[in-house]
Amino acid sequence: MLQVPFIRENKEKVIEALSKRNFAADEVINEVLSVDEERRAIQAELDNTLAESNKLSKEIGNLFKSGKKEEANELKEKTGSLKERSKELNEQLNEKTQRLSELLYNIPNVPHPSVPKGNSDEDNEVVFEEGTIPQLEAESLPHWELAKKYDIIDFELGTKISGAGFPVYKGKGARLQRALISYFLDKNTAAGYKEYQVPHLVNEASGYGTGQLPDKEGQMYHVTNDDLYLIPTAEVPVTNFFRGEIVNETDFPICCTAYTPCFRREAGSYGAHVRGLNRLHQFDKVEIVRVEHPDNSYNALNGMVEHVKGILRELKLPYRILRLCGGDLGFTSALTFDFEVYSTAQEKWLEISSVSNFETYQANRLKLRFKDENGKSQLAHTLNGSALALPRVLAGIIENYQTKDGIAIPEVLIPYTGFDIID
RNA sequence: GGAGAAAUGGCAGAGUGGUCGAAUGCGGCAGUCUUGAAAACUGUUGAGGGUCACACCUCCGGGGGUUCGAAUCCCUCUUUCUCCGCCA
Repeated sequence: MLQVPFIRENKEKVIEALSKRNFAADEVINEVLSVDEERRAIQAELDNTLAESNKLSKEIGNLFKSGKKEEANELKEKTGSLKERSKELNEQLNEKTQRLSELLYNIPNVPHPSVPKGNSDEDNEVVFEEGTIPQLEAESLPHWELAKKYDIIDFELGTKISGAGFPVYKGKGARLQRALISYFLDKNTAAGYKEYQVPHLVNEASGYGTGQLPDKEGQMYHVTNDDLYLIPTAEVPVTNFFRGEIVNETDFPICCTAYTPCFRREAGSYGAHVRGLNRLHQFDKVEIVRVEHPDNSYNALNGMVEHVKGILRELKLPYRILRLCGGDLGFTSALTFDFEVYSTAQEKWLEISSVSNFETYQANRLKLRFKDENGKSQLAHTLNGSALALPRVLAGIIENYQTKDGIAIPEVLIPYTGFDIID
């Protein structure tokens, strides 16, 4: 979340910047500032009240010690009203504090100056495009048809045991998926990201830490018996490693990668555009997460973009990079680049990676800080990106690599699959 | 799942009602010594709020309570350890 002192000092700029998201911040920002002011006034009075009663308590202690019992008892009576007052003030303080965080939790991150205005994904800005779109033969099929033809993904079977959006990968399909996971992890670790295996269920505090809660409450599967959430991305457990931590400046850059399944309820998004692998309740993803010095975070963001580019180049998939507009930008992100692979058979672009800088937004919730050269602690920057999301990469590969003889395997993957064609 | 023990600063570990934000050791930082380093010695070293800066306030796993006063007593939750049971 945003920091109150920052809002106080940059009020107009913050409102202006948030308007890029079509977020009318005027009212809520004013309330934040007034509630915070009230909060501080109450805090000051409470502090004074407590200071006074601390003083009295000490005096009483001394009086008892020196045997002046009566004087002590006299003083005791004086503490009653102070106690009452501080209780009152404490309640008021809690109220204000709670209101303040409620307000702050519901204000999205301030977009980076380079974020274009816009309402929807149609206003995203294409900043890069690479790779050649293959000329497919006339009878080329979308991946869900190919999946059936070669018996590599079984959507019906998944529906039977779980429901729609839970595919079963079979045979060479399962093997290709596993190959991709290994390949991605290898690429990431080679680039300096440390590999982790993490829990797939997280507690509420973790959900708040990275901003899934309360904003996307309905998007996560909630295991109510144990009050745990299935992770919608490895970002949640990995970034929360650092919740409440004060890291050393010399630890930067902190680079993590993890493969996990991701669970998303995707409530309300049904229809033709969710066919096949395009939108699932459970999918696999290899994620990269970085914790950075604020001065280096945009540099790091570029590095992550380059890293993902390198992977797509090796896979020889046609792709483009979009700079997300304000209207499409994630709640917690300051700047996001989406990667899309072109699916020739579907004649559309499929989002396969999203690389974002959250600046201090997550760090503030997480209380993730570092000691700067003056020994002062300040908030770090967090970033993350997919490298990569499996199903759509898989879809892109099988659609773009299809031939009349079968589906070819990208060369870099053959060492991982052990076969070079699905037929 | 049952029984018991525990949770204190970066770590280890004292502290059972006031003078405790907390002994001591290790680690970290700065200095003395040294050609340099090590050792030794000296000093320093938690976080948050608040202030121009002080003052002051809060924090000893979380929450609540008793008390003029709580790291210390009570309740509760969580976590860890030991034993038993079950089990991939």
